[in-house]
Amino acid sequence: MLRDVEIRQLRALLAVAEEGSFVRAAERLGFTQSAISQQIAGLERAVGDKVFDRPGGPRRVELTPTGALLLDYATNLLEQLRVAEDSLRSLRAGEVGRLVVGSFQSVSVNVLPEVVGRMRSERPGLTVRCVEEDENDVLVARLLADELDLTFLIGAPDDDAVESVTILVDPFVLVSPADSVAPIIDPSRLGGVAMIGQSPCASQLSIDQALRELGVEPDYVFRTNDNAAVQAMVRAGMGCAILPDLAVDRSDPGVVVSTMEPPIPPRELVLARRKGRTLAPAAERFVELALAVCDGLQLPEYRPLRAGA
Amino acid sequence: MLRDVEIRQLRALLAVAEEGSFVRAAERLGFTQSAISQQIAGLERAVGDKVFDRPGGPRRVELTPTGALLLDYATNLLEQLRVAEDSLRSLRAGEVGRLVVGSFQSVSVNVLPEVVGRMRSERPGLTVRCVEEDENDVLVARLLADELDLTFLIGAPDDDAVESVTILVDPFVLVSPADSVAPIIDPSRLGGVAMIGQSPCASQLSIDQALRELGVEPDYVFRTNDNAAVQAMVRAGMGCAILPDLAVDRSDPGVVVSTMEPPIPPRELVLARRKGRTLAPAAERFVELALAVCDGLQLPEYRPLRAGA
DNA sequence: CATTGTCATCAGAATTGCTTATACTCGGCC
DNA sequence: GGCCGAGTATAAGCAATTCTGATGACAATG
Repeated sequence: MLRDVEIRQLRALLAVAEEGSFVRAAERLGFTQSAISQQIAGLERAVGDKVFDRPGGPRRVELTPTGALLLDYATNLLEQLRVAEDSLRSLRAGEVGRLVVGSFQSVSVNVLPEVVGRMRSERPGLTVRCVEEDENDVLVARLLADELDLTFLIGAPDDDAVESVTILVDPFVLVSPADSVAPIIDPSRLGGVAMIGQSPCASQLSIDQALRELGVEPDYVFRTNDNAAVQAMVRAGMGCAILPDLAVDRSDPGVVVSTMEPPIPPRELVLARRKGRTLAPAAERFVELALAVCDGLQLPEYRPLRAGA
Repeated sequence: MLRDVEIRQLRALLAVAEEGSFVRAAERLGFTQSAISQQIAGLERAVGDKVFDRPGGPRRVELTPTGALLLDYATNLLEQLRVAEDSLRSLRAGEVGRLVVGSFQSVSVNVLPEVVGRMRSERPGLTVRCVEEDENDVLVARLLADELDLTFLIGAPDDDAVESVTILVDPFVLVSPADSVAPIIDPSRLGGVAMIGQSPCASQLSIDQALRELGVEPDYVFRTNDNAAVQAMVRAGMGCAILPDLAVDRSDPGVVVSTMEPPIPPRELVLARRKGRTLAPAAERFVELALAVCDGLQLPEYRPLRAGA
């Protein structure tokens, strides 16, 4: 039945119907008249009915009712193909396509807006959705569940179904009150100093571990997960804090920011994707832009940074 | 590019996407795994991009963004084909299809309603349009212009691009006032009798010619094209009329209807179609029904008719 | 580390689909 | 009325496609 109609035959149907002649249809499509004749014959075999009345002689061939009905669908169908082709082009140009990115607080504040902004100005038609989660593992899980195309993470994950590129190395810095006598630079001197910390999360744990390896048992007088709150506590003189550089508001005159010597192993911001999964061109472009944006962050602010404030 | 994708490949795309496996898709479609592999490869060649990520091992193959986009269109497209198949079935069952029928007054009154009524009760979804024209030639012209699928005509036309079947032989009868002394039966006795006639049209001309061949010069005291008006004139005693039997209202007690001996050559009602043009099944059915309805008309009302009233 | 389940690839056979050449059909014209 | 011109159908041959079946490569699993 109709299940073995070929697209070629529908194109022939259209051409013949419009030209009213097998010969002219053949010319239009770049075939022989014979080929068209066979294609239409094949179509009629598949359909089970004549699609053209062939009056013979120099008169136009005309659609039968069956042919007219079929042509209606064929036209639609061929148009769909053309539309599909356009969509494909758009997709390839990165103008279109799902793009859901996982993120977390510090990235959402410092990196994402710039990257998304550039994406949107490059490709006005594209929508980028961001999903924020505080737990690295949750982000990885959602990536693996195909809910995310890409996700920012802290540190490259173990999971070898995931591939990641390092976007940014975010060093830990020491944040002290602006009126403190002398900003501490050597973290091993933090023993006994009052500190503000985060609740036990990935970066907090790695800070604590690093301090202990230096022989320091940190003394947290307050904990919160909100970076701005941590900084406010420091400004109020309640103690010092060790924060990832990205999380610090350097425009705050109430605090002094200093790099540490020896440094605490910095956290790495990575952008992860499912291994072996093809990404839409728009997503690939997102990775490039993220790299570019972070390069921009590192140069003006990290390198020249020698002593605090 | 996309212009040489095959429907077969789209079916493979759909099956593989749903099954998540080339092997199972092959089973579903009744092919070898190898065939599916090649079909997808062909599709990817045509599209210019991978449509599936093949993770290897026992894991599902997954659509790439390109593949997902394509699948969207493919699903639509295949659905369209299914719908087209249904429409074809409907067409074949005569449930659907354009059906425009040409007609004229007496047929519109006496034959059409019954035929259309039966069509509509057999095929509730079908709409039949009727076009009324008084001139035979106009009907033929519109048939040839493809504005009509079928048309009733008076007499088989010369035009050999038209084919016709006789539906009904409609004899001319003489209509006289009910109070007339004795109904005339022999038309050759109509010389000098006051008559009501139609304006010169096909049947009027053939009546006049027949009368003249009988040596009678008809004396028309009034002419109108409205059959009811003719009959009213007769009822009023203004004269007699020769009318096609179909045009007479036999329930009128004010007139007497008589067959003529010798008869005036009767007009033939035919149903005409373009020669060599395939009709929709619904139209074919229309012809059958018209024949059946007219058979019904002839038996109970013509045969028993011997003398007027 | 072998086993299992998967997809890709290869080679050969069957089929399909094109072209060329020819037959057939119809209308128009002398 | 019998040709001719314009049109489609059909036949034969050949090239390309597309199957199948066998084999290879690869990843996960126990």
